[in-house]
Amino acid sequence: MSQPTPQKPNSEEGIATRAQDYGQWYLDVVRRAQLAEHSAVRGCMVIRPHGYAIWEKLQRELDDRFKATGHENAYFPLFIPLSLLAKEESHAAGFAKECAVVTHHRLKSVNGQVVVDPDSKLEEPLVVRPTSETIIWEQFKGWIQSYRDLPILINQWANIVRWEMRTRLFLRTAEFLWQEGHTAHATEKEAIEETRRMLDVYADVAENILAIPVLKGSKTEGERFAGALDTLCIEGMMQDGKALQMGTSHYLGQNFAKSSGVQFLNAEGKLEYVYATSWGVSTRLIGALIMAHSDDTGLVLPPKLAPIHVVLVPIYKTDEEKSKVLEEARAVHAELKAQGLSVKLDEREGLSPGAKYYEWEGKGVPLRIEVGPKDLEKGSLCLVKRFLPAIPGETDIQRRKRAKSFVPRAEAIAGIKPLLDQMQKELLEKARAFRASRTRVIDNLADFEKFYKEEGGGFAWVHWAGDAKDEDEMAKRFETSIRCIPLPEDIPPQAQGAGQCLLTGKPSARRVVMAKAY
RNA sequence: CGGGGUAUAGCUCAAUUGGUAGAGCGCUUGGUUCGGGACCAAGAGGUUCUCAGUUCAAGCCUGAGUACCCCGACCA
Repeated sequence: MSQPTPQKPNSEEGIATRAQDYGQWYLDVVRRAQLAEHSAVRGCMVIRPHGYAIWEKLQRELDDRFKATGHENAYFPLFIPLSLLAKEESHAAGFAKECAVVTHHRLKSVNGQVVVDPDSKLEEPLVVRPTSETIIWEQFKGWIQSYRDLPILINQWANIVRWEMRTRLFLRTAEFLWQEGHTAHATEKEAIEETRRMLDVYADVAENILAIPVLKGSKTEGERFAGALDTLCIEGMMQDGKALQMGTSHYLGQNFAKSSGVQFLNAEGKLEYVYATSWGVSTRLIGALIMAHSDDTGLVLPPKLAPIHVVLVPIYKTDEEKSKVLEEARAVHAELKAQGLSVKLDEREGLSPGAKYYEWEGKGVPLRIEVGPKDLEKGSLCLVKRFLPAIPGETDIQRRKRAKSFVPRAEAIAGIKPLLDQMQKELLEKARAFRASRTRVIDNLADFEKFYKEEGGGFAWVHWAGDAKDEDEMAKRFETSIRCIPLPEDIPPQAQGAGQCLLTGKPSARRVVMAKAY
């Protein structure tokens, strides 16, 4: 099994000072942390065990919340008959350019070559699901007759295929893992509430688990999900100031009920079409995690998503020291495990402690405990935090020194859990502070241009009354797009009130958030 | 699908005018090390993307194909 050679990071320069290398930096982190790699299959990604362990923790957090809001998991087919996908016209048109299509079902051997058997052509092509609305609504038809059958609250964990031209590990791959919720309701009000409820679930996970603050809002018509009446989204800011869409929740109205013919008898005995929602997040969240928090040493993980909370590195010279140090390290290991923490004792021979430090830091382990002769003498443990809030002008070596502390043994062991909780909060605060530093309320194009061309850019709160063409013009001139029309609760005081459209000067009732985006 | 580029060891890349296939890192073994990426020695590892052509001779030149990367179009 081939392993890429880890490269030493160029740690003298910060990430912010080399935004143009951001893509390379991102790939380095993914590689150093051994999260994922490109596969031999075009556009597809292999998620390695460490990356998958993080995904599993994230899955668990999401799934618990889905269950708590009354949803149940189910599974639907990978293949969607072409005619079925085509039923909802705008939906089909939206995904038309990125579908993988199965046309045959058999191979045969010709002169020692395995080829597709032309005789096995399918009567109707099967589309590998780019999303599952159509096939799920086809099934809902049989489940729904009366208002008593509603609501139906279903979630599916699955892989889907969107044949993207350009791919990037976690952020955009031809095949990806996600969860898609699909719900059916008797009333518009209920469905709209559900759309909001799940957006709030996503925002909760983003902020409290991933430690990434997000903006909640609506997409403009052009960015809306194909087939939806309203698309709500959460948008996070990455360390290069670009926005990343981290989750979406769609109000689908009666579109899919109508195209699939799903009607129910309401309490008054009248036949009515069902109201629908769908919502999803994907392994892209792992990409968000990397881009929001990591540094030049590698991955930085919020403790709640860390597959390993604490790594123990023993330090010794002689055989005698070795046996004593290992004995102590194993004792500490056992005590921490008894607290329910996930702990790794790195007993590997032939690697210097420094090499081990780099390896585990690269993988994002939040805390390291070094156990050496000095600690045995003093009855202490050396506690090292993976992440510290930055002090401007501080060098790498100074920061490392600050991250280390020799703590009395009992105090250290009792303090791990509170420390992890504190680090989780610090990480969110750091991300919040960063976002605030890269957010502006802007009222004219000159300031807007300056923000993106000179100040690094970020989120711009601007008045907007333009149409799709005007949005295109902004994209051409500044590479920015409207990330969302924020929900009223997310609008800061200084961005409230009416004004004039940034581009057209037309009257505008509210501001939107513009940014460069992934 | 349009424009540009690349393809050589596990990884990053050299190879003079067409003339014996190389380095660093990683890997294996042995020894000395070990509180921030240790050192020494030995070793394993190659269909130079594929196919065809030119030539005494091709990693290098020509043609076709394939894959990947960058810029567009598309995008959770």
